[in-house]
Amino acid sequence: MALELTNTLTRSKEVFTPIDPACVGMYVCGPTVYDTAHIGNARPVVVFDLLYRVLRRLYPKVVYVRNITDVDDKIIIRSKESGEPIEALTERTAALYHADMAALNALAPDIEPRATKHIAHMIALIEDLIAKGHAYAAQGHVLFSVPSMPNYGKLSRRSPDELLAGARVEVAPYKRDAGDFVLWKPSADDQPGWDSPWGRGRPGWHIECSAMSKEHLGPTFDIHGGGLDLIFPHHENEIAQSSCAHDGAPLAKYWVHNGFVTVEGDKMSKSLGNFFTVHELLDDYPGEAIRLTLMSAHYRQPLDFTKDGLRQSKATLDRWQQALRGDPAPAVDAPVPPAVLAALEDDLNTPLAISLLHELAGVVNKAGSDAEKSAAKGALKAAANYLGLLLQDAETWFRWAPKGAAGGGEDGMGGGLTDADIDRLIEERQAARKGKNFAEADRIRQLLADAGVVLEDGPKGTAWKRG
RNA sequence: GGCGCGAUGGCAGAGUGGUGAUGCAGCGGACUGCAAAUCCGCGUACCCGAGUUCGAUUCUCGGUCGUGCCUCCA
Repeated sequence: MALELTNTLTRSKEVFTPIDPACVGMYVCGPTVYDTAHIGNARPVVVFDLLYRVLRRLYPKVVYVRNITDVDDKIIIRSKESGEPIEALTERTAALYHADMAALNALAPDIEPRATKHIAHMIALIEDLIAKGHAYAAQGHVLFSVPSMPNYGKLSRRSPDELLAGARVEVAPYKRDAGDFVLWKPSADDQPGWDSPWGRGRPGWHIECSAMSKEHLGPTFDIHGGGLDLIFPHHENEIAQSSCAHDGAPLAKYWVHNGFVTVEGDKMSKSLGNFFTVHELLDDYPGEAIRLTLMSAHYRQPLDFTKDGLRQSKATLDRWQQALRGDPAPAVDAPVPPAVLAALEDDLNTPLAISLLHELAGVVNKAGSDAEKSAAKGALKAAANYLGLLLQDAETWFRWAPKGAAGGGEDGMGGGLTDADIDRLIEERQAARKGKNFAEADRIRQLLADAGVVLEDGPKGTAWKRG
């Protein structure tokens, strides 16, 4: 079965045909590093990580580029507010971003270009646009001339006239046309800036992605991804810049956009105080639970992120790990079941893939012979691993405890019990059970339950888990 | 005002022109010293109206409700 993707350009699901099957290129808009990544930032990371995994399976080489925007007015403002130097702020935020996304089992992109390392490319691109009559300099700014591009608005399906009707921002006096957008702007002495033919300044946001994608993937590449909100103006402007600079060559063949995340039914906003950062969620939930939650709805649908949903995802992963736990071990090198491959290749249908994982877990639990069970476990593990899930072995998984639980026990979740404490109590309980002292056995079990440890008596002894 | 998206059982959430999504929750049973885990069984769910059709939750049109974007927010 072939990969199909919903292309925003055509608003329809299309069979993916690479420009060069020997090497597929994908560009995804990455973070502006001024603040900790929140759950909404994490969704495209997980979505395009899945697409990356699918592509890597289907094609011998995939180049996944995700930029880091480290020059931006939000960064300048944040630095001024906090007093932290810009470079320290961007380095610290980028490092945190990497750690958080790795915790979600997102593979690192092949190339992660930084805007500040591509200023020369941006300047060259802007000069090219000026030479071709698509941009003009005015009062230290350089602006893209929207009327110079006949197809402007094709991706977002808006005409420049319509855009003006809804414009909420006053038109700067140096703009020839109200829709024109900034490619380069002057920097004050206390703002980061680079020398350019138009004086000391810094790039506009859109030109950064055009320059970086060209540098690493060429003028035209296969897939460009990002959040739904980027369709206009960011991606529209990227298309305008790149295709005008490259004599009309399209920027990307397929445009893929993920839907937004709401929190407990509301749009995320700082004023509502419903802003979950990935970092703080990782204190209370394993990264995989966050990942699975983000996969629980189709990527183009809005996703309502709730604590209850997170708990359910954790419970689901527990169920799958439970199936994998114990003997016999999963068969090694088991293939990913074709139905799971097909679900992902059908426009990344992760909810369907998850339902298939549930069924695979059921097959494991119902397996009669050891050989059958081992094979079924192998299939479940292979499928889950393909989706970036169940990467830990079951014993490690069930020993996971929320932050602050293991040592302190102040919130009750770990009860301050170490693994050794737990093993000792289980032994004491086993002794009591052997002596038919069930009152004592139940007392110990309750003690452990109060500490967040659940016991499971089996034919081969007692297993335990936190949760 | 413009451009989109959505409406599926208590909840989450796929999908399909005619048969079961799946999970959670709930009920009953098996297993267990009791539990837990697991297994088995149990649900006349497809917003409203019209149309197309032998047949529509699925296609078309209209309506209602909800929701996103409209110059730098993933």
